[in-house]
Amino acid sequence: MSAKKARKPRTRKPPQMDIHTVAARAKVSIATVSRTINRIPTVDPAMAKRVWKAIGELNYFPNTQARALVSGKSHLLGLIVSEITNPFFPELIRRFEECAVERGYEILITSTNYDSTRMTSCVRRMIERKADGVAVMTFGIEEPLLDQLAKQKIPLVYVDSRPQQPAAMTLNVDYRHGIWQGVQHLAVLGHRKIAFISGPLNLHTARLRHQAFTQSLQQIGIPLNASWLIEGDHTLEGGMHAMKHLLQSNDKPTAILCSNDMTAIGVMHAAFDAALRVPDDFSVIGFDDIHIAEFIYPPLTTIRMSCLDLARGAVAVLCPEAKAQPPAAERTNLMIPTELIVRRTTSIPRDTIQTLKPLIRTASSEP
Amino acid sequence: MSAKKARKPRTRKPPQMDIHTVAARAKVSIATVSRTINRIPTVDPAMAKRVWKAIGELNYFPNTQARALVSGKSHLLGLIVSEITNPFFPELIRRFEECAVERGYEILITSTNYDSTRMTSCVRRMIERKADGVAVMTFGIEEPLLDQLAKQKIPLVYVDSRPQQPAAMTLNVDYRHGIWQGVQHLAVLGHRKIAFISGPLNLHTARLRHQAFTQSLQQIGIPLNASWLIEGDHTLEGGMHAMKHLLQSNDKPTAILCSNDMTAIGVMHAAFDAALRVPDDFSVIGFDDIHIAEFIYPPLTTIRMSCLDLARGAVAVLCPEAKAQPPAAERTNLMIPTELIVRRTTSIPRDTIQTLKPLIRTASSEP
DNA sequence: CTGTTAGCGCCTTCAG
DNA sequence: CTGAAGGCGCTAACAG
Repeated sequence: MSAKKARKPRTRKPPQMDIHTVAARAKVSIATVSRTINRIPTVDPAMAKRVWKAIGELNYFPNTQARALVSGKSHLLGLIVSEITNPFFPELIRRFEECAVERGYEILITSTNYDSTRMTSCVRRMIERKADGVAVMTFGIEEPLLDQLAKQKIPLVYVDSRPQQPAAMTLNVDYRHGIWQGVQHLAVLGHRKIAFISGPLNLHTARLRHQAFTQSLQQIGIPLNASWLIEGDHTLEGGMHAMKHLLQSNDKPTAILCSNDMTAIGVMHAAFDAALRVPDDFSVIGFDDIHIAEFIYPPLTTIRMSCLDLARGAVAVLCPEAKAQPPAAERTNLMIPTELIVRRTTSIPRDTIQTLKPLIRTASSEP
Repeated sequence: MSAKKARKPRTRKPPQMDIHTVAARAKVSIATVSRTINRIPTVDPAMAKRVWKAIGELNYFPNTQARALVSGKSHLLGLIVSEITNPFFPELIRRFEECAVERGYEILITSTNYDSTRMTSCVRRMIERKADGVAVMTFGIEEPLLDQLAKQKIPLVYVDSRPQQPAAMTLNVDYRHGIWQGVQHLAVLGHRKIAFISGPLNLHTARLRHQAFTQSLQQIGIPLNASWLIEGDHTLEGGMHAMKHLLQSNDKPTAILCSNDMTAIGVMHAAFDAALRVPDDFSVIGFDDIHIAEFIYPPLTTIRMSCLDLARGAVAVLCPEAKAQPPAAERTNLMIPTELIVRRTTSIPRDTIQTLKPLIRTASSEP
């Protein structure tokens, strides 16, 4: 072999930019370049400096694919969401990305769009790209797919634990508390006729919210009217549709609790379409507290779920390097708090005003 | 070498799931497995069937990293956006992903958040992951970074061509037409005092919209009042702030054209805060036509920009396999159409009404 | 039409 | 503390 090249390029390739080029320019071996890049402390500072110089001059970027291949770690975190156009998810994604990038991870986003074929594809793509961990933030996914993921020994996090789940972390949202607060708030205002628009009930998460609602009613002692329990689909259009349905009824509710903000916005839109006013004619409460909720008209009363907590929790669980986690073992389940944010879509029901007005019973129940 | 294993695993590794395992189980060579997976037609159907069977039984998924490494194609398309929480971007991302997945590509999303450090990181990450192409859909990015990308010979697409650009495709949005339509619409209604809230003027795209506005005024023959040209930042909060500023002025406009929908929503919110009504007191027009624009109250008149066109254009340009493209050479520039969508935030200006009813000159303008 | 083999760019023992 | 060399899992020549 001649002096400088042990490698024997069979064909093609113009002078590739790789670790060898850098090594040659810095007059060190590729191993040293590798060590320098990986900040291994046992590298002679002088050499390191030469290497960094060469890297800068050559405009070299390490090839992540190759690193992943040899190290077995892709430094990719998967995130499967339901649909990216529901504003809650971008906010979640943003947080998730922040947390991930902070730890040197890239994120791979896929959305199921509630479509079975797409779900399969989402999972397959995660596996093929060898994600180091996957967060399933979709509000509903087919169970067998999760097994696929588990079978690949890819760390997983879910939102809301499901009946029989393989060994995977789960983040539990405290629906109970949030929805209870919402119902309580309405009850204090005087509402007794409260409707609930759920998500698709074949989704576990939607069922949890639904349960939380019925339980809250019971606890507070408000009778449940089955015809005020409407199944929505977490979309704005679904909310509109549900509201229209509600408006056709003879016995109308005075308040509507929605299982997410988009639904609530749809409800309000339908109300306006029918020349009704919120909150004068109907009180409305959402869920999620998406950014825009505060700025629509009227500003939406809603139950906030911290997507920063969600994101942080998920990433923490997924990244092995999560340092400073002494009590890691028992942290397999995390509770995400919720909180009622009172704005302008809730007020005393119209009936109550009429009833109470003679007594001048002021509405002192403003939180 | 002994009968079955030419490979000599130096150490570790429990029986990995790789192409060799599949080959062994299907009793063929790894080359055949590879060819089968890649659907190369010259494989004996019987063998192919055995291979697929083995793949299914073993739950095998090809390792994308390895394929990328050897083939030189990562099948990753980068998408750099400004901020994922502006609803326009999720809609764009969704389309982009659809188009990309359709062609067998994954997408890598990064957002700059208008932050210089993050921009650098976004570009670096694209290069390190060896994206096969990058779409820069950020409304503003530092030029040197684009050179970085170009230097790596990564195909690029931008939105709106910039002054001196390296060889890269650009998608041009037809701001002229859309904004002209908006101004024209207002003029026809009788508005002569039209304000414009731009994006950050250090961004090229923002400047284009700004220009389109001033030119439209000129064409239509409406005088320009510099104090009605406000610099916003494409956010809801920015819109609120700009509107508050406008409301303090003695000489108030009667209509406000915003350079995106989020700004318009902020403007409306500020108006409501000041007990003003849209469109009675002010007409408002947005830009983008995000999904929610139709459902807020009142529904927003806006200028639609097709993000499907944007996405499709970008992906088409970035994916080599884009078949059926005879006239590819001259398609280096694509015009994205815009369209005025009239809803409920625009009407006849109040002054006009007053003019028509001289006797009922109400003093209802107290912010 | 199938199998063998040489790398893709990098990390990582293992000798010096 | 540095350099040489063997793969990581896969594709793409090249032989058979």
